[in-house]
Amino acid sequence: MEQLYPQAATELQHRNPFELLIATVLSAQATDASVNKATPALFQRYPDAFALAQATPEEVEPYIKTIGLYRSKARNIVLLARRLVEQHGGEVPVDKAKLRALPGVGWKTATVVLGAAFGVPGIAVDTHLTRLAARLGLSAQKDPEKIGGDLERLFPKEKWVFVHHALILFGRYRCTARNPKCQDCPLYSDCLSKGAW
DNA sequence: ATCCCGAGGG
DNA sequence: CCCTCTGGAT
Repeated sequence: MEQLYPQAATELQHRNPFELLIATVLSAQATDASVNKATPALFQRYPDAFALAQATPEEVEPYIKTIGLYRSKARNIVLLARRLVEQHGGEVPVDKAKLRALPGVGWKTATVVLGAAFGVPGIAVDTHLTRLAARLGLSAQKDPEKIGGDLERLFPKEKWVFVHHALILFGRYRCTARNPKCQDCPLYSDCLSKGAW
């Protein structure tokens, strides 16, 4: 039987909100696996926001060399830590708007962190979900926040995490950007594109 | 060789 | 809206 989804989605493996936040920001343009690999040394050297806030981006760079975008990311996470110290007592705020206001934290990252660090359910919209929403006509706009809200309204809160994972995998491996596997697609009748990508 | 899990800036 | 950043996946 054909394997529907190649490798099981890896996950960020971190312990506290600070680590989760930093790891999530870092994972924007890298795989979870490479983030998990680079991160232990980083957090041993900079265990909390206070430690990281005192570092310079140049000092941090070596720790995340293997992660994409390391130059801007090194700067980003240092600025992020400084804002955490200055505005939130070194803690990660449990508030989507406050998270969203942090440098390097967009809507998707804020939603993921809230879920992973504090168990707050939410549907984090990435490019896969954006594409899926467009093809299924679930959301007229491309704004991730709008799409996330539409999706969340469509399903009961207890299902959000499941729905999120299912749709992400479906979008990534089946309803792909190019050459989507439309054969036997269970959503074909609801699709606005119908193979006309 | 080409594409891209996202954020910020133009 | 479009672009860039950049290592890694395909």
